[in-house]
Amino acid sequence: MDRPKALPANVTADDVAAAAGVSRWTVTRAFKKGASISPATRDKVMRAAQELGYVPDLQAAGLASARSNLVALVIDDFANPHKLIMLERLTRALRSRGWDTLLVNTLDRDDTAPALLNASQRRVDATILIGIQFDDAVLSAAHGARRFKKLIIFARTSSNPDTISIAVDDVAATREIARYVQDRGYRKPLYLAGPRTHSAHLMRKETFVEIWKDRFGFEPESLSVPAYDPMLAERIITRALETRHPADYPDIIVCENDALALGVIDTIRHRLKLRIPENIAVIGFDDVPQCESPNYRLTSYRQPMTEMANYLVDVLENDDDSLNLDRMFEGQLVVRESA
Amino acid sequence: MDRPKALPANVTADDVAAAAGVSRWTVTRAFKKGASISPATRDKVMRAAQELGYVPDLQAAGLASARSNLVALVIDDFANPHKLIMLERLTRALRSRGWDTLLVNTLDRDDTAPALLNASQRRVDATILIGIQFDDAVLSAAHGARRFKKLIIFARTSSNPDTISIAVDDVAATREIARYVQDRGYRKPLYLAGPRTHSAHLMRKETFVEIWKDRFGFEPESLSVPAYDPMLAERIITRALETRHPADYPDIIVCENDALALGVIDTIRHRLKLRIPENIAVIGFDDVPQCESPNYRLTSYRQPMTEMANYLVDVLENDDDSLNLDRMFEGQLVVRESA
DNA sequence: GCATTTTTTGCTCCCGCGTGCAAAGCCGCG
DNA sequence: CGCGGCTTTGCACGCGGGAGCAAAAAATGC
Repeated sequence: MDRPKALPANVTADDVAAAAGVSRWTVTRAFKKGASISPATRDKVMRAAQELGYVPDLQAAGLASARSNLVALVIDDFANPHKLIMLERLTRALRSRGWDTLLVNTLDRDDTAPALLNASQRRVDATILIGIQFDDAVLSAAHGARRFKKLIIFARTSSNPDTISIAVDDVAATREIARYVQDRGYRKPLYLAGPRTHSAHLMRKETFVEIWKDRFGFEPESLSVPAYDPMLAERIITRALETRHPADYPDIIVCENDALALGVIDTIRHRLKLRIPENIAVIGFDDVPQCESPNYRLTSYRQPMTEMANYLVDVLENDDDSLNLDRMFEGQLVVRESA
Repeated sequence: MDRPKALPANVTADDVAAAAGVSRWTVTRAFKKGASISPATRDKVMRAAQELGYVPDLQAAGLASARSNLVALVIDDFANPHKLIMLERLTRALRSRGWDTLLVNTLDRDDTAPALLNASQRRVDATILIGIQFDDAVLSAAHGARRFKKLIIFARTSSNPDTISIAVDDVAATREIARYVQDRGYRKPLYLAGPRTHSAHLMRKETFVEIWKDRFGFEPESLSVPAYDPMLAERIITRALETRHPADYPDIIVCENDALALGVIDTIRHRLKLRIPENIAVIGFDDVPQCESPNYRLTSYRQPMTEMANYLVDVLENDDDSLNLDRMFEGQLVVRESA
């Protein structure tokens, strides 16, 4: 099959209009569902468009109208395998409902604000911070940037009134985890948390500590890793436990997420030469695919990603500013052999 | 700190021009490096822009000019952890050099062509197929779509003359791997390949088989997994080996990539209850971060991702169509304990 | 000091399409 | 056949900015 004759250059709505014998605006209408146009003409137009290989130019459309059907996904941490899942679910939900995604990698710690500005230059309808480390300064910078219709914090709770937060209910989740830990008879938990540097970190650790204290009267031990990276978790846990007397080992390590938990499992098994869960049990959060592998069999808390992603698109399609669109989801604890 | 007074709505170049006392086009020039403008005026303009919070609208710029500085990244397989690395390196290289990235998830097997069309609607300057399964029909569909300046196949070789392929030299890499396997004394390799359905699959397996045959006079055993997914690799390997007599085990399993290799390691250890590398060794490809973990210690072939990503941006910035921009990179075998 | 270059600035036209409204077409009914 | 009411189609204007050339300003030479 040979190449379509030369380049048909750019076929525009005008060309289609000429071919179909209608005006350019009728062509526009044919492509816009819900527009006032007779079935007969729409048909005629579509046929002509097909013939010429015409598709509307979304850049131009975005420029002309108030919506671009484009969102920015701002992401800052590629060491966490859960990010891949989030990206998959989000891009799937978005694209299947007509939205395009701009992927913005914040290059380093101080790049969040420039990244947001960058996104705004593309007239995005919304900016989604996906599990990102941000602080209020960043948020307000974001809000200052022009054309920020919506700022959505995905998979992380935020109480900032200018943002929409779509996340799992961390308190409920942590409560469920704590109950499970207690019910299974663990009494010396170690909580391994992620970075605590920003104001917007997850509150899972704090919640866990509090629950435990309420119930048993003492604060469980806890550690924090400067990034959600299995390698770092390894280092921190090794350092904390290698010189410790076995009697002082925790009986379970509760991790803020799976990225940490996977590193912890490797450490327990290969550095400390201990067994899971017999010597030390491990519990994670996110239920990444690796949890299922025969190597990890990690007990973890699953977030309803698909549901959350779909709700996010609902939010995008909502135009009523007066509504509070924040929403918390319930996930479920998936029990496997690690705890 | 209070909100910037109301919304400054959209600050346009006209506003800045008025504020700076110059014409709109001078404002444009101030923002375009290499433009003919006196330092003094540029300064004046930039100050005014700063004041008003002006940033050029890239959509509008893209519409007006021939370039959009936007590329589409088309991706179809989120089960492979290497994808996350690629996304990171690519978005980093792109953004730091002024390019924005549209992330397009091909929703299913038949969605590649629609996905490409979708991308073309945003006037992208190039479309990058990142490790994707495609066939020539898809490529020609892509080429038929309007406004396809460049079609780049990243991390996969293609001989299609309409595309630019940026990848590691699979033949050289496979040769190096084969030599290593031979030198370490392995004599019963099993090659575990990925999907063979499309015309554009990796030729690593074929190369390996051929080399081995040349050298030893027999074709090594090989299997193929329908997708680069550790879980599937597990299933296939389990099925192939669980009923086999230990004497008939391969002494090494060479995998087309790490996604498969990780699954293979888990299988050997947890399903077959064997040791790595004593009973069966494993070798992968890509050198994903997990290779480094004490659990896997996977010997793997590292692709120079950063270099490749940077070269990709070079390609984007090149305007000379007459050049053949295909390029193959050399990686290196990273030896660890798995083989 | 004046003519000639060279640099800087302004401007016309256009990119491809959407909004909102006015004009045209269609229908039924008296 | 004519009229009101509804549906369908056409159009002026604008979205924000770029290319390329013409006009203005500054620099240079003698």
